[in-house]
Amino acid sequence: MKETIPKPQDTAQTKARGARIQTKSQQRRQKHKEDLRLAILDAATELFLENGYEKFSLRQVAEAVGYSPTTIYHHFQDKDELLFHVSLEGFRTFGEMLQAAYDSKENPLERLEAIGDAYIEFGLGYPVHYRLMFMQRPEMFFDGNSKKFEMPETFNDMIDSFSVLQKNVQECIDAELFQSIDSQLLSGIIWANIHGAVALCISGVGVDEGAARAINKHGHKLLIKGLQKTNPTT
Amino acid sequence: MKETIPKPQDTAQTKARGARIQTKSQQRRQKHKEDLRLAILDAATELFLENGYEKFSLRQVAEAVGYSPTTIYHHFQDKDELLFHVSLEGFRTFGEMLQAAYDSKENPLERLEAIGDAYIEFGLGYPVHYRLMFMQRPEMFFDGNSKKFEMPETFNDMIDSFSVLQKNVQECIDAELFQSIDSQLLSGIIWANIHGAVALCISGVGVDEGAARAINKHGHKLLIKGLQKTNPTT
DNA sequence: TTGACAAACTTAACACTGTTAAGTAATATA
DNA sequence: TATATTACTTAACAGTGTTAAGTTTGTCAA
Repeated sequence: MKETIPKPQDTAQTKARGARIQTKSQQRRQKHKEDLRLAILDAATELFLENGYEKFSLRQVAEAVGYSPTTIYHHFQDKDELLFHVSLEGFRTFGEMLQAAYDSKENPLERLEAIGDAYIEFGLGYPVHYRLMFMQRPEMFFDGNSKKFEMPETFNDMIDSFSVLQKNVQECIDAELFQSIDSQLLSGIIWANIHGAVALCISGVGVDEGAARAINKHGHKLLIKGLQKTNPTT
Repeated sequence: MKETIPKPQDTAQTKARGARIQTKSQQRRQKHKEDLRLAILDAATELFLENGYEKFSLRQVAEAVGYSPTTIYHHFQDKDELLFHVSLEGFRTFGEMLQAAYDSKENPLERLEAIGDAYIEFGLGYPVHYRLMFMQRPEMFFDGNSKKFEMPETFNDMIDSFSVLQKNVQECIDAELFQSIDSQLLSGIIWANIHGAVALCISGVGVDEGAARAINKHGHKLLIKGLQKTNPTT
């Protein structure tokens, strides 16, 4: 479990003599570097999911992959960046789930519900990720003013996926399905309802998964009903 | 700023000779202990509000009150208990605000809105406290299974105040103001809406205070509208 | 094959953290 | 004044993230 990635000297002892291929040597070096980076990410992910954010430790990650703590600093500039990339994969699936929900329905109203359901499913299915992003270290992901490390392109793609909710709300409004209301505001209201359900559940304040789903479902229903036009326009 | 509470030897050096009053000696001793406890709490509160949960340090508290770190362990069993009591005072005002909101109106529907507004005001006004309780260390306050230290009576009083929302929702339902809906579920929906608004704001994901208040206000309005009976009963 | 160079990796240390055990100083009681 | 108790400190332990300096290793050219 420890010696997943063989250290450089191990691979060299056997192959060093026949050093004919020059261009591929640095390729192999780089591949090893990438492999190690992935191994670090894997071990870190496992420890993160197992112990959560509070008990997540760089040194433990290092020990898990069988390297000294300082080695990690050659692949990630600090603990936060490692943690960021660990959670990145989780949020990629978040984005995919939202996008899939958007694509799953044609009707904007049904889509809105599907997106909400997908959101809930991610929150309840990946509570450690969700807690990190929205409860424990949100400034790591949002709050652009203090970004210590650069965001990879995949992250921005992800953020785009998050905006499917706003996009869909706008589409509902454009289709004149609702009474007159600001699009941004309505997005916020729906987001608050969904995030509230997830957050109250995964923070363990007494709302179980069933209740969270029910809050989402019926809260959504009530909101939609409240958005209905009372008297036909024009 | 450091020598707020004089240490025992300082008070004794002057008064020790005339040790006539026996019963008051331990009284004075106990008073000093309580004073120190309060001084610790004060310093801890200041540091907590200043640095937040992540950077809150026992040793810094000790230095601030001018005692060694171990002294704190004579007044609080560990860092968590100190933090708990630091936040307790904040949440006392939370409970009072909710109770005051409940008392401020006669009409259950107006009360519901008042409670929501009070909740928002606390969340936005005491973000460090709110974050600790609902986002960073909720298990310290809820999640009865793993209570390491005992809760003081004042805490239980506080928790009672939190239930004014549930109580008021029940009253609305009893007054047949809404369509048929489970009281627990509706409480959850309203709570999710309010908590969602607060949480999205104070976690810095892009919802400012004005938006949070708007989400609460209009979200509440939509929910109430959605709860209206469509056709008169009986 | 050998030597130089750069990359990879480790050791040692720093400055912190919470927490405990053991010992000292101060006070209250007899 | 002696004794017990309480208050408090010192020293240490086992951790943490992070940095500087040094060593090992792999690569490439002479």
